[in-house]
Amino acid sequence: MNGEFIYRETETDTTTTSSGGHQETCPECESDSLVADNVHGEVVCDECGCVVQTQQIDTGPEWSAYTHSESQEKSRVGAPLTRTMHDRGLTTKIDWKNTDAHGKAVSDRKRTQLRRMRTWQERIRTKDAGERNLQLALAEINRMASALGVPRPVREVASVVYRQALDRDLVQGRSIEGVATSALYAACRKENIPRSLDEVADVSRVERVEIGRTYRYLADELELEMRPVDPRRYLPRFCSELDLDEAVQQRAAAVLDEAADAGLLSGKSPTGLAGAAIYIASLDCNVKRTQKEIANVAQVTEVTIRNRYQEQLALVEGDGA
DNA sequence: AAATTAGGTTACGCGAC
DNA sequence: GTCGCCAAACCTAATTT
Repeated sequence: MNGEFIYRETETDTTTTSSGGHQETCPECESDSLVADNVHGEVVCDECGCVVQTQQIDTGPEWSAYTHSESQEKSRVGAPLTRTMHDRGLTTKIDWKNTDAHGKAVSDRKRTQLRRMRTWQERIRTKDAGERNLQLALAEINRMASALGVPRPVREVASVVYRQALDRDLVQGRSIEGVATSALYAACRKENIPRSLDEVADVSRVERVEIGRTYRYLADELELEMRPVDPRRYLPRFCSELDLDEAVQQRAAAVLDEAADAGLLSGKSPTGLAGAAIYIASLDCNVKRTQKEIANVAQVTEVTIRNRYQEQLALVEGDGA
């Protein structure tokens, strides 16, 4: 039995008292529908509303858990776990044979009962497998998110994406880590806290190409509707890494705006575009950084910076700035 | 440092099977 | 589903300005 179930009846929940309690019927109306209110510590009669017993002990946990992993972490009860078994020894198996412990055939009534039990047991077991899978993935997502320094909301989104993938059986045949990484990458883009595929790959245990593949697959199947990253999103981070002030950043954003109007952004790597814009801006503002320096933080080559830079420069000069 | 050039690599979309 | 191919973007590396 999983300890979780015990805690489901706390907080605002009201549940009927167990038969082991002191009082089973209401002294006023003789009704037996007594209800324990664990929040207020009272036992009340559901029929007439009178309070039968006060100072009830709240048998629920003194902590609150909002997620599955949290409750796993905080709970101090439950069966001992072992990682050596695929289900950590928690679930029950029900044999398929319709015989009792002595090998005798069982009655029809028992047979249907057994069938129902098997069905539900299977449902519970597989659901649990999903939960375990999820826990692994979430741990991995958290680790990578920390390494990348992305804020909490991104992790939340990544978790949601992963859950969806799990629900729709998209993880089958793929590594948990691969899907987890892809979910995180997708979450970054969705939340507009862009990290390039390379950066994500650096903190992942999965190859870059697989992340890309899985990501596309997820985006497709889950209809995540991902649009290309706006290069402007990279400006704050890059500028800060290059020790450039706000003015340069604004100038770079203006350059990118123009480039966007001219339809220059399509198909190019956003980091390269951002880098080139920063290069132009740094020249404009007399705080020049070399192409090499910029190429470094943007994680593209100088050549790419150069190419984008030439394109964008033609624009900016073109309208006589 | 920046520009130019050449040649290699990669992921992507597409159609054929 | 995957195989083969193509075109575009990028990369590496060498050379010149």
